[in-house]
Amino acid sequence: MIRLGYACSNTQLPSAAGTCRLKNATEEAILNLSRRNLSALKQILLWNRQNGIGLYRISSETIPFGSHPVNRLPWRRLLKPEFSELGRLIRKFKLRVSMHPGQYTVLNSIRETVVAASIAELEYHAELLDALSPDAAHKIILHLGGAYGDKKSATERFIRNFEKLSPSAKKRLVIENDEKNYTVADALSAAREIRVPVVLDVFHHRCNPSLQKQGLLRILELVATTWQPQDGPQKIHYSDQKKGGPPGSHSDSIDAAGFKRFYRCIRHLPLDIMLEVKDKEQSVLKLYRRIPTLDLKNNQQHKFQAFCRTP
DNA sequence: CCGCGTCAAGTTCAT
DNA sequence: ATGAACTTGACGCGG
Repeated sequence: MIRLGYACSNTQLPSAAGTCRLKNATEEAILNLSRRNLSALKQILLWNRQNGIGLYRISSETIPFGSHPVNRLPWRRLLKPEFSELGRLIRKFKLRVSMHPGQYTVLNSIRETVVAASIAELEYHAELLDALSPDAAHKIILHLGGAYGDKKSATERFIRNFEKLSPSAKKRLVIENDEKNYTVADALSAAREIRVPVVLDVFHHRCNPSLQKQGLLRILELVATTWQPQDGPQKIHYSDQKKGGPPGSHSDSIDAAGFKRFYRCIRHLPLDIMLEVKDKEQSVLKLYRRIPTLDLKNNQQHKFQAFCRTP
């Protein structure tokens, strides 16, 4: 059973990532923006449900300056009704959500201030997901970080700093291979040490390959061993190279023919596939048209519900 | 009112 | 040394 999802925004609906400039970041502005973002998030999740989309990445900007000292709001308490309603929605419709901190979250930095800010950012992500659901299948996906010319000691630093995270952040953390520094093999060896799952980014893997004796299916199997029952179904990321763009940049839309070839190889697996493209939900709908069995509206929901843990 | 330069934050790589 | 690119738009100032 395959499910598709998209990241952070819907091209047809109001943004759920409204923010403001630091100099305007009063508590009132932050609270208003947070309310607006949670309301927009609700509309997106409802839209997803109506359109048979069970997977979605929540924007890191949902609570503006979520981990920044300027934000001293007890936002989780103030917005408890909103979070409860969203949580009910997610449970009722068996939706799966995730988050993906941006490039400034570098848990293995050589600078202590950067590590501290990264831990704060990860704790913010964990707290937001906790406010929605205690289910550990709602993940925080992170890259290993910088290489600093010495991946071995950089990875050791990542592992040391991971140990400083709260239980909630730890149970949600997943590491992803990247297009420059850390291959799938690198991510797997780090993940085995700290017992977290790995998200295989198929496109990054093509840019920055490893385990070249193994086919993609065998690599998916290897990565699958890092996912435990409480982690939910294995997740992967899928995107295409932007034509004429710099290597590693994401295309505007998913190439349906290419995806169809990929799908034929993996359709027997229980995978949640996050598409990373500019046109967001449009690519999901396009693939639903090309591959109707993917459309959850055409599917018996209980099939994939069996793979979802109920909290 | 609109367009486009800028935005909290880090790291890497090209020029 | 400087700046673009990567997750990504959206803010909001200046004309």
